[in-house]
Amino acid sequence: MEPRIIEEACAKCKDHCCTRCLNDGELNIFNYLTKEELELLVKEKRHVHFKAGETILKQNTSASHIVCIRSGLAKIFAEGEGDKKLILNLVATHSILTGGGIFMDEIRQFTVQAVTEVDCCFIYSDKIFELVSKNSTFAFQLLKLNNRQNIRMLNNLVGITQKYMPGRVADLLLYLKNEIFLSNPFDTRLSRQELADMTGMTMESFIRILKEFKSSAIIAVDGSQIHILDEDALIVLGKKG
Amino acid sequence: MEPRIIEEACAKCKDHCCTRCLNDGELNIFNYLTKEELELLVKEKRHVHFKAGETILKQNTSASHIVCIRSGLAKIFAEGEGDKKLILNLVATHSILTGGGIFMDEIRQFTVQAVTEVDCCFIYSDKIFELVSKNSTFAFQLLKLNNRQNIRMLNNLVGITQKYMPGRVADLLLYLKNEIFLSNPFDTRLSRQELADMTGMTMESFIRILKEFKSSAIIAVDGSQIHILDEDALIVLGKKG
DNA sequence: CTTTTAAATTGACATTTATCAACTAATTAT
DNA sequence: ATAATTAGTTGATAAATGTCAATTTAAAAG
Repeated sequence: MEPRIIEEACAKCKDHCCTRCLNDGELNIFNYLTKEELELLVKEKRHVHFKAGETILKQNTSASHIVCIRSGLAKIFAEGEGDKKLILNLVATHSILTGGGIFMDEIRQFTVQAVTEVDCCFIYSDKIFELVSKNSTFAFQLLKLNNRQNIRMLNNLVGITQKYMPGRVADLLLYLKNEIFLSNPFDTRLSRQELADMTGMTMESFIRILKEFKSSAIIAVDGSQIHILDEDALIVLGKKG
Repeated sequence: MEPRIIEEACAKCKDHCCTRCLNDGELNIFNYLTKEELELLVKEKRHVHFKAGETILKQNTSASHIVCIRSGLAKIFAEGEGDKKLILNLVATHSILTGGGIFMDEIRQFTVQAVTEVDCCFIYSDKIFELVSKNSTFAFQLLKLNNRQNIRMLNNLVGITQKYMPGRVADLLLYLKNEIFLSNPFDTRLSRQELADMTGMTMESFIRILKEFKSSAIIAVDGSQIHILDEDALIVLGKKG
């Protein structure tokens, strides 16, 4: 289960691959670095490849790195007492993983695990700290990124505490379609257990809600592939909780 | 319900009262400003007084200010559909309210309401942005502060989703004693409804758990005052969920 | 000090959700 | 290909939690 570290720099490095580590150009914090600063980052980064199922970052270990996902899908989850997990987020190609203790007590607050094969870059936090000092625009953008993660978590928290299961499943399906996979029949590659862990319910309960949605012709399901047939119905379900 | 704005600068301003806007000296982001920077901040800030129950910041309005609590107790909560509230945090004397959209879409993600009388200072976000640009240490500390808030929210999220009601109430009581009121019989000044809103359960359920704790001699309750008699028992309850 | 109003408490009951066990389908290993 | 293992599904049931209504207590207003 040990990640295989590829020592040689990735082919794209010279091409500033980190510049593309976020979908939305405007949101990419690395856009705000000068060429020299980017070189500094790129020079010392490590390119690491993970197989599906491998742990990329482990909760309660020291948070010494920031990770850029270059390709693949990973899940971020908080591990609770006794096997309990809460999947907070999925991260796909061009995501940047900061937060979760990097700036605080240096202890990671969550685990990140590869869902598919994952190609990513590890960058020392120290480098980031250095850039925060040097480049105020970068610091500001990092604050923004942090804030965005905060907001997503807040909405999650509110949804899970205030909504019944159908509303939560509806929200999850909309989130998967509109924010993660960006296509309509989409293949989650996630097990039912993992999907359930994103909504804070048991697998059995999740399956039952999914079944209801199927028989109401709101969705079609084939294995880990989900097709949303009636998005409006999901929106209504999400609204009313 | 309109806040009464006291135009004249507060008596302590000349004395850099903002320097004391956080309990823990080490955690106070204003410690990292130079005298000149602090002057800039203090000069244009507004001192505002709120009566108990008044709204200090309102969810979904523009996030144009950062607020320092100088005295009193306030609650931060997210408003859901139809009266549903989730109290995320209490803030007491010397807290700084950033986050919740200040650096992002400029829309507040939560409401802040005075529980007791609250004396606070409003500072334009622009001033903060200016300082982030000028002073990288300050930027770094602000990132830390943000991160700390994130972590607290994450723990909250995990607790509420993975624990049964007794565990959640136990966690809440420990939180109130050890992180907010810092004394043992402590007077929450919060209604049962508000306490319930901190744990994501109904008032009736909350009262029942409290009653159980009382009859097990884990706590003693007198109105809004709570006395923790057996902290270890609460820790065990919180652990096992 | 009484009246009025709001908050806290309790009980009965309905609903939601989890747990457990059985079973089927799919995947992996032999 | 077949056996063994894992993931997915279903049903029955129990436990947790919410809802509603009634009652008590406390607080505010007159």
